[in-house]
Order: sequence, then C-alpha cells, then structure tokens
Amino acid sequence: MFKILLDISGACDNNLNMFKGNSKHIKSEQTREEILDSALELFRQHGFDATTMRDIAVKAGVALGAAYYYFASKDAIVQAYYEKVQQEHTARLRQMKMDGLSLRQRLAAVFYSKLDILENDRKLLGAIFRYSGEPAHPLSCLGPGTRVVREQSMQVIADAVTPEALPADLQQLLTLGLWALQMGVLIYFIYDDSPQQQRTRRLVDGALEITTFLLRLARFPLLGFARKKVLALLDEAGLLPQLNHALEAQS
Amino acid sequence: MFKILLDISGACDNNLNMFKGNSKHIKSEQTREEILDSALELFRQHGFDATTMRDIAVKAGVALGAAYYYFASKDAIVQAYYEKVQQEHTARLRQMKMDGLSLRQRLAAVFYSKLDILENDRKLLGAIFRYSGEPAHPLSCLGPGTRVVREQSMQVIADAVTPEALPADLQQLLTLGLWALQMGVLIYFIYDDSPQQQRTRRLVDGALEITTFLLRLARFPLLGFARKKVLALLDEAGLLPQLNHALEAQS
DNA sequence: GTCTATATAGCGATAGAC
DNA sequence: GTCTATCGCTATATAGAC
Repeated sequence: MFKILLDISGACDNNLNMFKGNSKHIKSEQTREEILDSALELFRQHGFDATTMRDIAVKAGVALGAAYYYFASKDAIVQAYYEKVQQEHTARLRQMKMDGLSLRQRLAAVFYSKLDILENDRKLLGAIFRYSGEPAHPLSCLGPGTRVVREQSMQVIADAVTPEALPADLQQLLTLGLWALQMGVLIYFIYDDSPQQQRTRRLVDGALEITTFLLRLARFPLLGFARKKVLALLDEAGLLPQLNHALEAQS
Repeated sequence: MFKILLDISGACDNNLNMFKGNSKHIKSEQTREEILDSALELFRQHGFDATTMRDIAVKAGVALGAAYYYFASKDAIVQAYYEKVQQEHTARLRQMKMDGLSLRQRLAAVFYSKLDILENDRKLLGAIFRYSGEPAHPLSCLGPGTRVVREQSMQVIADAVTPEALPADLQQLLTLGLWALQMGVLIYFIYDDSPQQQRTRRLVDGALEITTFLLRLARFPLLGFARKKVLALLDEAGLLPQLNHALEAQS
C-alpha cells in the first residue's frame, strides 16, 4: 500500500546518495543537515525574513558560498523543511496501529500528529504559505512545484479513509474535502494564540465530528443528490485527477 | 444601511486631505495617484517581484525617495490596491438594482463583479495572499491589519443575504461560508488558465447552485442539527464576533 | 566534489540635504 | 515634498584550496 510513497520520495529527493555508503557523501549530508538545522532554528527564533543567509552560514560554521552550494536560495531551505515535515508525518502514521480504530479516530490521528510535528514551527508555516497565490513559483503550496509533497499529504488522508470501504465517489469527495480541511486547520493553527493551540485541537475535534455525521447523512437520497452535484462540480473544476492518481496507487 | 461603510472608509483612509481644497494637497494627491498607477501597471505587466521601486519611480517620473515618501514600502502599494479594489466592489454593488433578484442571482452578482474587477490583476493577487500565513504582517489578508477591508468584503455578501430574511444563525453561517467560498474562488481564479477564466465562472455557478440547494435542505431536522453543530464550532473557534459586528451595522 | 574567500550588481529601505 | 547618497541585504560569480 505504501509502495508509491517510497517511489515518490526516491524520485523527489535529490540527495539520497548518502545511502551509497561513500564517506564523502556522508560528510556532505552532515554539512547539509547542519546548515538546514541552523536555518530552521534561526527561522524559529527570529522568523524567516529576519534571518539572513549570512546568519545561517555563520551559525552552521560554514562560508556563505557553502550555504548556497547546498541550497540554491533561502526558499530552497523552506522547500527542504516542507518535504522533511511531510516525510515525518508519513513515517509517524506508518508506525501507528490503526486496526481497531474508527474512521474518526484514524482521522484524528492524522490531524493531531500533523499539529504535533508543527507545534513549534508556526512562524515557519508563513513561509510555506507565502507563495500560495503564485502558481509559477516552485514553492507555491498549490502549484506543480510541490505536487509530490502534496500528493504525499493526500495519501496520508486517503490511507485513513480507505479502510472505511466507501463508494468510490464518496471516498474521493471525502479525501479532497479533508485535505482542504487540513489546509484550513493549518491556517487557523498559525493564527491561534491560545495556550498550546488548544483551540485548534478543539476545532479539529468538532470538524471531524461534523464530517463523520454528514458522512452518515450522505447515504440519504437528498444529500446523495447534493453529493453528486458537488462531485460533478469538482470534476469540472479539474480538482479530481490528482486524487485519482493517489487512489490508483492503493490498489 | 451603508452608513457604516462610509464611516469605515473615512477612518481607514489616511489620504483624504485632497477634499480640503488646498492646491498643494491636490498636487500631492496627483503625485500619489501617478505613483500608484505606474506601480499597478508594472505589476500587471511583469508581476510583483520583477517590478522594482526604481522602475516604479522612473515610470512615475519621480525620484526613488519620492516614491517612498508616498508609500512606506512596496507592500504599502499592494495595501492601497487592496483597498481600492474593495471600494470599487462595494461601489458597483451599491449601484446595482437587486430588487427583483433571487438570492442566487444576487450572490452571482457579488461574485461575478469581483471577478470582473480583478480580471486583469491575477498576477497581483499573489501579492495580496503572500502574507496570509503571517498574522503579524500588516498585509496579512486574515490579520488585524486588513480588518477593515475584510469587514467591507463581508458586508457586501451580508447585504446580498439579508433580503432573504433567514433565521439569524443561518444568516451568520451562510455569510461566513460565502466569504470563505469567495476566498477559495479567488485562489482558484489565480490558478485558472482557461480562456477568460471561464472555469472559475462555471465554478461560481455550480457552487452557488449547491449552496442554495443546501440552504433549502437546512430546514430539515437532520441538517438543522448539523447546522447547529457547525455554528457552535465556528463560535467556539472565535470566527463569529467579527460577523456579528457586521450584522449589527445593518440594523 | 566540497568548500573558502572575495567581489559585484541590483534590490528595498533610510537619512539628511535642499 | 523631493532629491541624492548610502546602507545592508540577496543573489550570483569567480578563483582557487583540498
């Protein structure tokens, strides 16, 4: 079931040469990690804009040129962070035992673990959403440049939905809807200044309760009609092909 | 009904001194307009990032420092554009005769006129969404810095919903939902490369059809329960006070 | 391949003269 | 209110050490 994810991560990551066992590559990977970690720590402390590449290089103990050798730009560091978070999210859910859990519990696990991972990185998320309105930008969180990461994040949700064995159309609708919900939750999360972002957690609980409630209602004729309408609309809007791709990978 | 809007525009705009009749102020206002128009034209042609303040100053026929005298930053120009668009949207809908129209027709007028205004500015919208993940930034489209513009855009929707004389809770829910829909539509609009963004227009049609259909369903007991749940959740999430404020203004 | 050191161009933004 | 001059920054380039 997870084969596609491994394929994808192998295809997208340009620095898996560390597995070759060559000590030079290991050294190189360490330097890269050092630069990335230094950057993220500075980003968390002072924010993305206030941190300069020179700061990062100094903290990592390398020259400015070295930092640019590993990361073509400050944005590229954000991209690496983006991928790192998604790898972590995928890995955590892969480890979890979901066997006895309900759909709602599985989805709660998906949403909560995402929030856990991002707990201290709320300042960083702004950098990820920064180019969401610029389709051509490689870091646009809805654009082609982040397609792989986006599909991975949809896959995590699809894996939590699949065991429910829903009709295909409803499964598509639910997965896409939940993915959109997750994006909305993350935005709320950034703006949530309650202690430990407890409001966001409650929002997740409530949203999932309503989702599962509406899911039960979706079998009734009237809402079944609405459901077909929504699906036809999303299909016409071209928002489903990517999802189909993710669903095919499960078979 | 529109009193509040006039109050707001008077309070938020810091450059209405042109009405004082002083020739110096008129001259000043002309320079400001010249800089703003030059900037927007360059933004539309080459995008936000590719346009420099030096380009803007040259095109407007002033020195770099003069441009910064009128606009504290490049972002401030975007802010001015943002407010200008909302003023235009509010003004257009104020002129329209909505008397004989259905809710769906009124909402279509709201959504379509917004798209008409932004037709040639899709490259510019990316600059508006740029800081949506940074609450503290004055240009954050969800943050306190843009509260006034945001309330104006909600007011436009509320004005289209009000004649329907819905129960108060449903009206709140519908207005907030439609505002969120509008934001989503704008994102889709940015990514829509179909001719004249016809896909976005069809998306609006379909979304409004489903919205009005669900609205009719909302009176049934089962969906009425879901509706209460959703409203309670949004209230707990703190997403309603601002809306209440807008609704009070109509009385 | 990995990295240092250094230099240049052009950017946003600011200070102070006029 | 407008200008010139300047700052610190990013991005980029280059020459060379290892």
